[in-house]
Amino acid sequence: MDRPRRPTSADVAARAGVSRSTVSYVLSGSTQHSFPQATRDRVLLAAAELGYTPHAAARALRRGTSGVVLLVLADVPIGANLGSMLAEMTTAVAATGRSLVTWTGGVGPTLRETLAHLDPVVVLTMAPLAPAEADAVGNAGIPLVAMPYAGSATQTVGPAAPSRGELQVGALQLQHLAAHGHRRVAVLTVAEPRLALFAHGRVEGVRRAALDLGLDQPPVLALGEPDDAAVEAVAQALTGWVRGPAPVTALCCYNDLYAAVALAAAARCGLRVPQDLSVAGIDDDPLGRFLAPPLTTIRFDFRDTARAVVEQVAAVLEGAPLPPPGPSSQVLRVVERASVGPPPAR
Amino acid sequence: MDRPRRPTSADVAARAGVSRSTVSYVLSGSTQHSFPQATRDRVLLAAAELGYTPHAAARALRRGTSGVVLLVLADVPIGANLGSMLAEMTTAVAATGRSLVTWTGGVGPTLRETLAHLDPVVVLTMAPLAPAEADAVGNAGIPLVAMPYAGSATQTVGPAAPSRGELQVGALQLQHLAAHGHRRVAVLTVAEPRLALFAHGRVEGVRRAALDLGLDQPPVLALGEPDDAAVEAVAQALTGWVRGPAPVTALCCYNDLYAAVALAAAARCGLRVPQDLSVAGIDDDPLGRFLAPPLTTIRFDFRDTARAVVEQVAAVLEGAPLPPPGPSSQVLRVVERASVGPPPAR
DNA sequence: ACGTGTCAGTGAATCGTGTGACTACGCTAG
DNA sequence: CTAGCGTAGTCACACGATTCACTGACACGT
Repeated sequence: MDRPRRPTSADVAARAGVSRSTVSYVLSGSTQHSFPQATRDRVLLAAAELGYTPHAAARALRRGTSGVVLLVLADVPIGANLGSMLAEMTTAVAATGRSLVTWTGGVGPTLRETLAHLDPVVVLTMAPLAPAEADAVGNAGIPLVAMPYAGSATQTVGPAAPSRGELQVGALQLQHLAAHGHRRVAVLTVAEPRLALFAHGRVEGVRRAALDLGLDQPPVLALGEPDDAAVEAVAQALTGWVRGPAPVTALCCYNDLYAAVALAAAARCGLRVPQDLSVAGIDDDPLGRFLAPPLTTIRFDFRDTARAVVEQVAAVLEGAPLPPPGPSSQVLRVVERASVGPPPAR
Repeated sequence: MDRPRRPTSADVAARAGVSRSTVSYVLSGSTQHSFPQATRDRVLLAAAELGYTPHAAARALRRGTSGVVLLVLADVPIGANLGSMLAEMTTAVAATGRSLVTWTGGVGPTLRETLAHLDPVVVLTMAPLAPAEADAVGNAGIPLVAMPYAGSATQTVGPAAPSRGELQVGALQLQHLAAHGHRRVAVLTVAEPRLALFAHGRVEGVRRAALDLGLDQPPVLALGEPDDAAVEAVAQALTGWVRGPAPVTALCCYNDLYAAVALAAAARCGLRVPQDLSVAGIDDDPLGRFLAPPLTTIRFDFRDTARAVVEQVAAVLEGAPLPPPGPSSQVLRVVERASVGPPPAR
């Protein structure tokens, strides 16, 4: 059951009555050589008739570059805004004559295999890579570029090195609440191991910002699956937190989903949002604005980043050695809605 | 500014004091040749010391296959469940010694370019491809496999050929409402051109199911951006629909986001959900269960599909000619929550 | 007639790997 | 002595596109 062999440039040459060199020159539109229109037409016609497509591997071998840009994504859901950044980056990369594809690594399969298959000219990464994976990229002689959000392309030490973006988003969340007058907040985070790195970074960002502002270190509650049991758990924690002499007046949530859990829990406790309790999310999930009350959140404005990243990629390929991770602050933006207000007067 | 050249098998050979062939045989673990342990060790050591990685393009050229599986995604946000399917498929494909990468096409860049860069062994597609793109795949001699959801791999005619999955999901939505006793429903869809194919399929699914069940054809409202204006528009339409002798008692929404818009609009009109109006979404957005009331929705259970698709890919590569699109019905599941109930008694 | 220049096009090397065909050698059985 | 065999390893080609260096042929000016 053999597929009919795909046509090669030799087939085109034979059909057009010219040499392979001529085919190559004509099809690549080289300005080095000029061919009379008649010859050019013969070649183009033959190529079209045969449905000739140059063999990618052969071309890559000869040229020395594959033209593939590989974006490594963490094994996490891709939200709407990340999705549109992806589309934007794809077009931007395409404009440089290269192709962007993404690999959703996860834990099981090794990045090494994929590198061997693709031979990308550069690897982009959204989150810091594990040392073994970063080594794989380095050994293959492939430049590794971190998205501004990631901060650094590889984990420096252990699993506990959060990316810059995570730290900043946590800090921004707390700063926004502090600006509204909150002095005592709590953190709602997630326990799932897959998300540990993200979660830890965000919590750590809140902690450090609290430290900087001279606030108490916030109590932290880690949740499992976001289900009814989680709502119950949060409700229970809330009743404890809002009692006592120094009650918690605001909640930093891991993302908008967990903020929704918090809203449900607050409703169950009879706490009004934001009068009794302010709630801040992260991610600007499109659904957030239709919650009751509409959710104040922090948005990653990835789209602005896309162009910058692509430029960085181009620069690296020109030979620029190590571009410093660009400023990522402008990427984050507080989206103010009704779920955050001033703390209750005492 | 030239990067240090990456080591080739010739470098390894020189370092180990053997020929290139020996290096190749040893590293590929061929059983054709047997080499004494000492030689084998020398080669392996040299390769390790140099950090040798075989050149992907050269290998692909020689082998005649790149080992890359390309998944073409539509330019739409990737939800949580689609994301986990992606991870699952990646591992499953990796287990067959190939690599799965995804390309988020969108409108601008051509798939053709990417095919030329990657030379995939097979192209998977989530939604039917435009004829031009399908041709590009076919001309390159690459088998094209449709995910069960897509139904067929290429649009048959015009932009108006919805995929099977879309039709089914719309039908399922209406059937569920009909099972609850609703006789007159309305449809809330989306006007964005990017989503036109999806939107049209879902609406069409609802329409045909209504026809089959002998119900009236539902009125349709197409919304722009899901914002406050959209809420207003829906509220206005609702007041019209629920008046009169045969009032609308349920809403089929394009997805959970638009269902949330509907909930907000219903609240504004003073309509209670589900007592006065039932609302059904699509996608099982994780946030849906935390809306008030929790949203009844339809879930694409992609994870069950992953293995099946990968098996299909393997089959195609073995030479099986054209696998019929598998049954996709089990992929869809109604998730019953509180936003759908019986219609109000008249 | 000669040097120079341009046009139209070709030959052959090159990229790095994988592998079937082959050699060189030592040993043993007949 | 030699045919036969197993071991240890090498040679050289193939994969397909690209591109440098080159050849004829012709035109032009002196």
